[in-house]
Amino acid sequence: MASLGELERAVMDLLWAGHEAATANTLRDKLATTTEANGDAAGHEGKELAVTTVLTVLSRLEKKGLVERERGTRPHRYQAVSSREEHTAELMHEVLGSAPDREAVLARFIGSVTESEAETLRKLLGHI
Amino acid sequence: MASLGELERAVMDLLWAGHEAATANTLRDKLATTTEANGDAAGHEGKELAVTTVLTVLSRLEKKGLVERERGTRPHRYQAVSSREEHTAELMHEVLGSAPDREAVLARFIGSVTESEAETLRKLLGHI
DNA sequence: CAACTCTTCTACGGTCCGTAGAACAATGAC
DNA sequence: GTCATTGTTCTACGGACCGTAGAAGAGTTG
Repeated sequence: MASLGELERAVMDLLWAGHEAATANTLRDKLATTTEANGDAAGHEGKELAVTTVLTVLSRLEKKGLVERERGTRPHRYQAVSSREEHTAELMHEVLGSAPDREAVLARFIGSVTESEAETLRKLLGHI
Repeated sequence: MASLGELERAVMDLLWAGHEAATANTLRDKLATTTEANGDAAGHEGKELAVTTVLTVLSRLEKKGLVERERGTRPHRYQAVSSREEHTAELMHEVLGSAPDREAVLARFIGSVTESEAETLRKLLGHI
């Protein structure tokens, strides 16, 4: 359900990072600054976007059900509907469900999971 | 990497279903017939597509690395590069890797897996 | 060569995304 | 209450990707 564009993704990342609700302006500023931090090979960003651009993206994200906005406050405040982890896990389920033989997929999936992840999974599954 | 359109997906499904390599013509015929079988709510398909349409899609899938073609035989024969399960598992890894805290995602993921899937996972993880 | 089959090229309309101006609405200062 | 400021919605355009396919080119066979 709904794949994200590059900017949409960047906005979601910001909303997920700072758990608080944010205004379009705040987000625009962060989009302009963020980036150099995390070895951004692609380089891009750091660009001063128009606020309307951010607002458009936020509206689209709202329509996609990923973002919620408080219409009460005057500069509307936006926040992610679910955490990045929840969202990602949901996506994984969606992908898993796209194949008829889910268990076969899981077998392949587990085959290439790191050891520490395997350990995590064992604990979660209540294995000895 | 590379999400699929509706027709692209339908073609991959056919290639994954009949493990053999197929020609564009064969695929076009199957696309016209397939569908009523698996309670296709969306209903669509069953349409007689032009062969060139199928060829275009196959070329695109080839460019995306999902399909391989034998150029030797005259009606070229196409086949999926990897099985549906491998492909799907790869996609799952991709999604998982898109979040910084993979283990947190796994925790959410496991939280909503069916019991039989959980059992499968326990078995797969036990043998390590 | 001629007729036929197959493949490649080119293209168009639709949708999605990045991008933002123009117009409209609310808020604050006086 | 009017004006300036700040914020939001509408509309739009260009680029990419996808479904769709005709036109033209290339290989095959009689």
